[in-house]
Amino acid sequence: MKLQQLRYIWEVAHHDLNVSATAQSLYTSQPGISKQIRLLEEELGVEVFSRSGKHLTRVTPAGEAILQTAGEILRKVESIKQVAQEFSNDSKGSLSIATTHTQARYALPNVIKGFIEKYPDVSLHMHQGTPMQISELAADGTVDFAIATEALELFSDLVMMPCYKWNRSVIVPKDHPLAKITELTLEDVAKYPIVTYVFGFTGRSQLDEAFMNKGLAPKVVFTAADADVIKTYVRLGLGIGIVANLAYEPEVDTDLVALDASHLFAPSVTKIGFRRGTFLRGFMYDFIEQFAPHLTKDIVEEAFSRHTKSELDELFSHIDIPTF
Amino acid sequence: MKLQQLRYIWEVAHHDLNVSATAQSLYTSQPGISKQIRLLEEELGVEVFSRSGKHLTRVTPAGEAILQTAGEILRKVESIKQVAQEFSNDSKGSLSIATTHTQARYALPNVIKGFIEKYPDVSLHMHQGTPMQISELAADGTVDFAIATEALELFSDLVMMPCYKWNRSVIVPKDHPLAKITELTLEDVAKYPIVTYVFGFTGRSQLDEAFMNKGLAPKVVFTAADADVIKTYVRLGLGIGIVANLAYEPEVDTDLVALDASHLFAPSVTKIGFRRGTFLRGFMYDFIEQFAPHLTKDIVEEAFSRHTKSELDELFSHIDIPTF
DNA sequence: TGTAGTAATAACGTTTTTTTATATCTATAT
DNA sequence: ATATAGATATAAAAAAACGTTATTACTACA
Repeated sequence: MKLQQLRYIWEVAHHDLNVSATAQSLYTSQPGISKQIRLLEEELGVEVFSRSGKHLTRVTPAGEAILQTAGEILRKVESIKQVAQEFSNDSKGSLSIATTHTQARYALPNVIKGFIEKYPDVSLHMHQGTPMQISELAADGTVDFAIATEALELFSDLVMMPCYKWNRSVIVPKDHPLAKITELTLEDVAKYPIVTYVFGFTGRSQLDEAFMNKGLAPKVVFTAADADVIKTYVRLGLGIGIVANLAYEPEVDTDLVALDASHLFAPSVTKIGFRRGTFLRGFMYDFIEQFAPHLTKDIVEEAFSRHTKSELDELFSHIDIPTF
Repeated sequence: MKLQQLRYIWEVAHHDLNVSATAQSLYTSQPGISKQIRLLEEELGVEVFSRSGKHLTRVTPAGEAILQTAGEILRKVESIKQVAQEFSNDSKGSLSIATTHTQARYALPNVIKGFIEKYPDVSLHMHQGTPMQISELAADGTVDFAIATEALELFSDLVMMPCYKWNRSVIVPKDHPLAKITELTLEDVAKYPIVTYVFGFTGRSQLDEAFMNKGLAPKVVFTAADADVIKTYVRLGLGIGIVANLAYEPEVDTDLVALDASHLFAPSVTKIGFRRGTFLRGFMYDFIEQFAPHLTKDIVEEAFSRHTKSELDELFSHIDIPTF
C-alpha cells in the first residue's frame, strides 16, 4: 500500500468519481491514477469503487470504510509536515481560512493586516463560500479554519469556538421616513419591504425568528449573500436593509443611516472552527487570539480535548465573549 | 513522504536506534533504510534522529512528535487492510492474543478450541509474557488483544473490559495438616510458608493486601509466574500454594487438596484489552463474546466510544460479571 | 590504541511509476 | 438506433525510485 494510492482514491472520491478530472487537478495522467487504484484494489482484495463497464459508478461499502480511514491517514501525513515545519522554522508556513463575505470584508481585514506584518513568511489563503461550503472545507482538511456564523455546529468533527457576538442595524437612505424615528420597533420594520441576507447566511435565522415570535410576516423583497450587495439595493430604494452592524461604515456609507436594532433581534455569535485532531502551529494559535482575544492558546488546547458538544459548551459558558 | 519511510523510522525507533539490526529484522539492507531516513528528513527539513558522527544517539523533539503520528498512520494502514479482509472474506484472517500463562493454560483452552473449529481459516497467534509486556504489545499494535488480570489499566490508550471474577484456593499436599481444617482463616494460612505468584502477576496484589489488612506478614518462600510451577513446589513440600482456583484440576491434581479461599481474599478480575481505535473484525467480536458472554458486540462497541476511564467504569457498573 | 560494531557513500541493477499514444467502452442526445 | 463526446483501459517506452553490494569512515568500548 502506498500513500500515493490512498491519495488517489481519496481525490477521485472527491471529484465525483471522475478519474480524468482528478488527474488534471493533480497534474498527472489518467492512466497513472487508474492503474494505482487497480493495484491498490488488487492488493486489498476488495474493490473500492464499483464500475459499470469502464465507468466508476459509486463507492462500495468497503470503499466507504477505506476512504474514511485513508482521509484520516492523509490528514495525519499533513500534520507530520506541519510539525516538521514548526520545528524547522517557527514563522514559515501557510494558513488557509474559509469564511463568508461578511467576515472577509468587515471582520477580518484588521486581523489579517496585523498577521501578515507579524508573519511575513506565512502565506495566507482565503476561501469564500456559503457557511455550508466553508464547514466542509474545514471538515475535510482543505482549509485550517472556518469562520462563520451559521452551519458550523452541524459538523461533529469540527471544534467550534465562539469569537464574538454581534447585533444588527437597519439601514435606510437618508431621506427615508424611518430615519427620523427614535425608538425603532419590530412593527416599524415590518411595514417596509426588506432587503437582507440569504437564508443560511450570517445569522439570518435569528432574524426570521424574531419576526415569527411577534407574529409578523415582513415582506423580504430581496436577499443577498453579502452586505455590499444589500446596501446597493437599499440605495436603489428597493427597501430597508437589515445587516450586521459591523457592515455599516459611517465614513463610506454617508448616504445611508444605520438604526441600531440590537433590541429587536437576538445577537448572533460568529465562530471559528477547525478539524478535531489537526496540529495547530504557533502562528495559528496566534491568529485565533488576534481575532478573538479570549481564545488564548490554553483555552484552545482545552477546547481541543473536549470531545462532546456539551463539554465544549460547558467550557465556554465560563468565558466572556466580546460584542462587536 | 512514503509509507515505507514512516515504517522505517518507526522500526528504527523501536530497535534502539540501531539501523543494522532494524534492517535485519525487516529482511532488507542497512543502506536502504539509512537512505530513506535521510530522504525523509531532507523532505521534512527536520532531523528525526540526532546523530553523534555516524551513530544515531536519540530521537529529536521533532522526531518524537513525528514518530507518534507515524505510529498512528501505520496502525490506520493496518486497519485498512483489516477492513478489506473483512469485506473480501468474512472468515479469513489472523488473531493475535497476548496473555499470561494462567490464562493461556487454564482459562483460554476451551474458548480457543471452539474458535478454531468455528473459524478454521483464521490463524491464531498466542504471545506470552508479563502483564506489563502484554499491555505493551497491545498498546503498540503488535497483538489484537491483551488478556490479563493486572497492569492493563496503566495504559490509557487501551480499552479495557472486565471478563470474569475469580477467587483463590489454597492448595496443599493430601497429608498436610491444613487439609483437615473445615473453616480456613488467614491466620491459618499465614502460619505456613507460602508459594504463590510473582508480584505483578495474576492478582498478586489482592493477596498481599489481604494479609496486610490483618497485620499479618506471611513468609513467602517461593514465587513463580504460573500455577504449574507453583504446584510442583507444593508437591515438593516447600510450602502451601495460593493460586487461582481455576488452576486446580481435580482430575489431574489428585495428590493435592484445594481449600477454597474465596472468603479470605478479595476476588480479582481478569480483563481483556485492545487498542482504542483498532478495527475489530467479526470473528474478533465473536472471540470476545465466547470468552466473556456478557461482552456482546453491542457492549464492546459502546465501550469503544467511551473515552475516559470513568465513563468505561460507569458502563460496566450496570453489567453483571460472571465468576469463574 | 586497537578492534568490533555501525552508519554513510557510491555505483549498479532492478523494479516501480509515470507518461504517451491508442483502443475501447458508456451515456446521452439526435 | 446511431452517432458522438467523454471517460477508462491497455500497451509500450521513458523516467524515477528503490534496494543491493562493496567499501569507506566513524564511534564506542575494551
